[in-house]
Amino acid sequence: MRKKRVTIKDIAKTLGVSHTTVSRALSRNKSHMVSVETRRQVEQVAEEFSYRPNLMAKGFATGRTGTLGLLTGESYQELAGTQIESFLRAADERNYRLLVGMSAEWGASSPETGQAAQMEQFISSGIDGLLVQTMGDGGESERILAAVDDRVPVVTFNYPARGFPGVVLDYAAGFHRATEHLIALGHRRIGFLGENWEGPGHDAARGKGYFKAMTEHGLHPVCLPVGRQQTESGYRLSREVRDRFSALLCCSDYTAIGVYRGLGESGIRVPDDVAIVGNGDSDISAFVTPALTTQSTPTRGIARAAMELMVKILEGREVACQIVLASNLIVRESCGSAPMDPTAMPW
Amino acid sequence: MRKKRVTIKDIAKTLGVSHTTVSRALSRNKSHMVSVETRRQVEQVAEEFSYRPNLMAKGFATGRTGTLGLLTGESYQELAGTQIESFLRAADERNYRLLVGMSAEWGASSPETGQAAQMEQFISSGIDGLLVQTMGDGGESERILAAVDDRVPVVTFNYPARGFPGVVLDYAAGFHRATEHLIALGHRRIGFLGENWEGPGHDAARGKGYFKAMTEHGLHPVCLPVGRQQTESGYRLSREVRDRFSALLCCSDYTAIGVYRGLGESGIRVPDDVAIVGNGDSDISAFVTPALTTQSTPTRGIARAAMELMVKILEGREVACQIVLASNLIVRESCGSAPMDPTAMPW
DNA sequence: TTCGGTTTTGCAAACGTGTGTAATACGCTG
DNA sequence: CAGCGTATTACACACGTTTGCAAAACCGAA
Repeated sequence: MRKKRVTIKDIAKTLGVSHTTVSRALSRNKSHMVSVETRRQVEQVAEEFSYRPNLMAKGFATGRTGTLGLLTGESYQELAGTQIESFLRAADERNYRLLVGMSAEWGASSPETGQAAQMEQFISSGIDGLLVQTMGDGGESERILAAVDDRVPVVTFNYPARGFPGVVLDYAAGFHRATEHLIALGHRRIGFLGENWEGPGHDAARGKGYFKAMTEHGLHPVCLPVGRQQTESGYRLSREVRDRFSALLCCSDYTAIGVYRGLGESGIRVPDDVAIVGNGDSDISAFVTPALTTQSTPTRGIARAAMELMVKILEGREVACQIVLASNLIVRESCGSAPMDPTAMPW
Repeated sequence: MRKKRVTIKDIAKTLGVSHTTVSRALSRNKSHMVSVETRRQVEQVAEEFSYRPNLMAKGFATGRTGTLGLLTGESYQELAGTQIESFLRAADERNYRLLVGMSAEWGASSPETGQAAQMEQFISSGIDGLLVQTMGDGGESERILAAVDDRVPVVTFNYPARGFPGVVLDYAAGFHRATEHLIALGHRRIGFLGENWEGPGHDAARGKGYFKAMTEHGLHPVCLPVGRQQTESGYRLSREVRDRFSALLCCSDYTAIGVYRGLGESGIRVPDDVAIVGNGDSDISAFVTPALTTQSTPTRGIARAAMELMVKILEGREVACQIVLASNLIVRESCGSAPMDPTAMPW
């Protein structure tokens, strides 16, 4: 048997005033004043009854719910987890609640349908704004536009989406720099391990940076396509290619872990025979052997920036902008250069 | 400029019927019939106007929102991520939405306050039920009870919480078995690396299983306390203890990764000099070198079971029960026994 | 035609809160 | 004491949907 909730009417009744007065006393409304004495009494009774406002009703009346929708992509290893965590933190700091969804294959039917359905549901349940993780494939802007239909402000993060404000990560620049780092170390046969090569897709921006650096130096770019199971893919691919490359650039630290194992089983040593670069700067990257050179993804920075942008937009202080965050190269042991060797830096 | 939403009144107006009829036509209400023709027309117009029900208003009228609150603990590595993902999947399958929160240090002030505040907020925003990850410390039941105050059904997961239905994992049994596995392999000096030793706390149940197995065999249990940064803690601790132990039992695979590194730097080999057991069966555990013997945590199983339990309770088909899930020992290379060696099995 | 019964529809209230407008009370000035 | 301005409070409606109750429409039978 559930308890009946305490409403402002209950408070009003015990005090012999109208519920309007209670509402104003509690919300500290500017335009209408409430006498100090009344407010004191209201607050006392509210405390006594342990009154909790019905946020649904409040949202219903004001059109603002204090809830944002967060739509992330499918989880690759721990990425989605820390990403979600970062958003939860950022939302908490600003006193917003987060309705979270993952748009992926399991949804209603196709990915697009699933994602669209999620957005519909979120909007229907009265979110104030929608945070969408973009994956960089072509039609996202249109899909978002079709689903949201301007009913709620949208902020994207990860990849740019035409027509929407967002926080984007310059993956291409990061991989360009990482590739140049390897080239500066003398590597010529450098392979790229990523999910998607060229065209729109998940690791495409990374691939483009790699591609650019390679062709700029007259080198031949090669992509080894990684599947969903990143670690296992890295393992499998590295066993196939063995020593065809002198360096491998991985789109994920977890892929690199698999590569370590695969090469090790073939008797190929890292970094002596093959140099490895990862991506993501996960907590373990510094502690694997050899310690992994990787690129940091400012997960928390993305979340904070996206939340801040969203809040600005909700408050009308910003209309549209793209915030570009950079990733940093963290040089450790897996490339063979002494971490502090300045000649190995790409500039 | 945001669009005005389409409501059932708009549909009613264009059709010249009352909004009541529209509501009934769309909700396929049993007790009140709507003529086939009327329904057809309503559905057509609804489609035409691309009508979307206002779930807030619906919830407001019915008292059911179709939204559940999920309160997880702080993220340790990827655990929270995959856990949240599993819940999102399970919720999606049952057409529920998930309001997600992480109860942790950063909250309002103390952890308890933060968690309580989250629960309050969730309940205020009209969730149908609350899924709470328990950490196994003593006062949780009371804290949950105080915050929720019987206003909404609760299902806990992870550790048992007195008075609440839930899905619990038998960590103690898992670590008991893992310890016996090591003992069967001939180890006597076995150390335990976990966050909290004895008393209530995060890894306490695991520690208890270890403790029991050790004392049953007349061996001396030793705990090495791990901090928040699991990998780094494992690294640090393993450098301190060096070869004082012949086997180390880690509460997390990520701790084990750190241990690998720390021992390696001291020239201590795994598994030849020291055997390692991890926990969690993370995706990388099979691909580190040597491949890590670990214990699987049925993350998806927990989520599915908890969701199912919650739905049953909401539908009145279940009152209270605790579902106990077991963890499995996955033997790989890091203990030195040939994985398929039957003599190393604890039974 | 009238009646009883069934099917279909509409009215009005309810959920809890916010807010514009009107009313009341209060205090001050002349 | 009248008049006025201001501080405080109340009334009533809005938000979008569901639902109990009553009314209307329809059908077949007497």
